[in-house]
Amino acid sequence: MSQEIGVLSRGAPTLTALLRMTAQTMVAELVRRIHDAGYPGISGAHHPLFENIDPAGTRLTTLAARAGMTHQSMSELVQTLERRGYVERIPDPSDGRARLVMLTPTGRRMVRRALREIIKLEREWTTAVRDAGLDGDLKQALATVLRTRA
Amino acid sequence: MSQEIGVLSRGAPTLTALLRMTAQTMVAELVRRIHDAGYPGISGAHHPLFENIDPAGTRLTTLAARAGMTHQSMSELVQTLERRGYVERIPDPSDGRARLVMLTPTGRRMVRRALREIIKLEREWTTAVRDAGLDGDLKQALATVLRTRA
DNA sequence: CTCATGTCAGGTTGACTGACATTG
DNA sequence: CCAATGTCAGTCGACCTGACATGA
Repeated sequence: MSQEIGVLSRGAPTLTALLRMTAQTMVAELVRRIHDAGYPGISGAHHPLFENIDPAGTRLTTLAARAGMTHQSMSELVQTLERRGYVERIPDPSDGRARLVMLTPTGRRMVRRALREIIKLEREWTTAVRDAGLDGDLKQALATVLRTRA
Repeated sequence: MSQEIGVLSRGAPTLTALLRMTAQTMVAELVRRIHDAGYPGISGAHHPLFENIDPAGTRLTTLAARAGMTHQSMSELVQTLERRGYVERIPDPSDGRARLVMLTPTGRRMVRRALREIIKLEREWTTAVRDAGLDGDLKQALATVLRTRA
């Protein structure tokens, strides 16, 4: 129990830490709810795929480009989710090189459920943040700031 | 250019994604500024150490406990920063088993500089967020919400 | 003897780069 | 021949768990 605890921000987390922790807590809660709804083996890292896949199926390279990652990384993601039954890969009829990544029926149900939970979670947290003394549209404000600064 | 792009949130990033991206962008900017100030080899992952080290030196296990990580992980962090000249380990005079992790003079200068930059960055971003239509203390609000929900 | 401190070895996750076969 | 699509192999960063030597 020394007087001087820490050189930086002991007892007063930085803004970046708070932002990170908030996102982390929300994602953990979402993952928990999806799991409890009967969809195991889904983690936050899988979000980029579900966020970017089209109902009619999407090529690996397109998915990777949209998610801002390499196609090799996206490939690994697809493999994992294929093994777990959420997506499947079918040959692209219009291009012999390509295959289309598609949601399975289970995958589609899971995504629908996830969407509902995301909406609920965002509503809960937005309310909580407002109750904590923040007025305005948090989501919209962050989006605006990021657009101008990133 | 299909009509249906993505199943989830195409064109409307989720709140968690926005929070994560904001934190990421801020940290990247901080790391860039520290690097430009003449302190190479510092990344966001090193923050937990600088955030928790005492001016008089701190034991590995204490650092790990404060940062909420294993002492093995913290040990690796310390090793890296020792190699780069920001911290050093000296035997604890009061305990033969322990060694005190201390900032080197360079480390101290770097931390001081980082602190100034963090304050500047937070001011910049807080202003930007307010200009984007958010009223109130973002940092304080997030801290409050996290305390009640985490 | 037990507990605290720290090291060593190895594993996991989620990304990355490079080299390459196949097809358009 | 050149570009696009994907796979295979290897690397890396930042964590983790387990086993252990040493000193309080």
